[in-house]
Amino acid sequence: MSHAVEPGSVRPGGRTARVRASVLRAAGDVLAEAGFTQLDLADVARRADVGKTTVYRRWGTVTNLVTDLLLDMAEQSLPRADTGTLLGDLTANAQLVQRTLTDPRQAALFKAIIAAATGDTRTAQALHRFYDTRISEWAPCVEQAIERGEVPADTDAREVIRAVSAPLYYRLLVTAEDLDEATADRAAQAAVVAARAGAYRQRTANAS
Amino acid sequence: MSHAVEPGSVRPGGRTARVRASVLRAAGDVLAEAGFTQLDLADVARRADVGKTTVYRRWGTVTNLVTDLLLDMAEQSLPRADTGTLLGDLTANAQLVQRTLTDPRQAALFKAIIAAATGDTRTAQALHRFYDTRISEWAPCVEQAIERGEVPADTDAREVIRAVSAPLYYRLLVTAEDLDEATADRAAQAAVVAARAGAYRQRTANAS
DNA sequence: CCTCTAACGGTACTGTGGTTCCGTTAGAGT
DNA sequence: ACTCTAACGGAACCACAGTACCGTTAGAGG
Repeated sequence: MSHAVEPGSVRPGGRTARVRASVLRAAGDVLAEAGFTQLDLADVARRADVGKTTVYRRWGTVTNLVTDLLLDMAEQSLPRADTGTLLGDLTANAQLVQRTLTDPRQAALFKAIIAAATGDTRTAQALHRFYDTRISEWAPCVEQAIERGEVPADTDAREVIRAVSAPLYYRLLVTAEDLDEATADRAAQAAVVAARAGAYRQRTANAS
Repeated sequence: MSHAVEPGSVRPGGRTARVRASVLRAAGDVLAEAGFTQLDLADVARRADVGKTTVYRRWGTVTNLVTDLLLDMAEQSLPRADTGTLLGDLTANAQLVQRTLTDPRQAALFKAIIAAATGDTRTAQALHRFYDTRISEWAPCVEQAIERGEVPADTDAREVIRAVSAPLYYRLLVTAEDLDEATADRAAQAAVVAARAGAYRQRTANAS
């Protein structure tokens, strides 16, 4: 097991960082233009003006590259809203997600990652962690709503946030129906109504 | 343009049908065991006791094979429920979907198809048609609920059905959270509550 | 400024996914 | 039953994604 260390981890500055940035940018380009299946490491290397060997050494597989792309994106997180009402906050969240999934570049990336996660455990973990932190960032909206008495006290905050995203991702991946602002608003509205009615109460408290 | 005809379409009976069945079964096996990325046509041919050439001639790519698998599955459609209440019907639907996505074989197939559809237009079309018919089968539940006065008259029936599935698929593909009966019940419950509150009214009538 | 080596990158190589060729098998029509 | 050919299947073949090798470049530390 002479697995040594990952290339790029010992000297992460200077040239190494430039190469990484250049490769990730090129990979994003290919993804947006041609999609996941067309992503070929040699091609990425060419576009990034980087040696093919380097790309294979540092990423090795398409899946790893896509995962790294996700981690890179995870760093720029957008702050949650605080509009004073649950509907306002969730609408802001829904629209943020909607805009993300409508942007060609980001949509392609998310599709690629989700497709890759389907068949690779490590990618799946990265994906779950990504959404875990995103959901944690927005959950306080629901907690505030609980304090304001808008929804039952035992509401599962994270589940409400997921309920907002679910229909949007469903459209992106499964249905390919229009994904516009109205859809986002509707998703937020439905989540609020359901939450008020107690549909997202903690399971443990829900033993009939 | 000597595209002739698709092999298997002129003489669809007898041996041809046997080969198709055998290959699809083998493909399903691989999918369930090892996932989409491991699906290699030569391997499928070996397992199906069929010539590698045959598989390449008739399907050509992994994507085509997976699409064919979906079409094959689309033929056995399950009838919708009719329990007398919207909640009852949607719960039945949610549990049906939940059971499907929990079954290892079917879950793997759906993941594979959705992943493939991500990067291939033809597969995407097949996928959309599949869900289109499924949704059409269940939409009457909502229409009956409209007649009973359970939900507003201008409720978008198909959107309600989609709302039931969305959180389940979201879990399957994005979140990997538990996907049990309680989740299904909750999805149905949330959809009903939101529908009653008018969250799924037709857009055209919703111009503020 | 000099050294040391992590990381890069060109070239040559290899294994395998996919194709081509052509002979064989077995349904469908008469 | 006999014929005709769609469809199958083995084997040789090929292109190219992925690997191995090794010399070169450029950050980091003294």
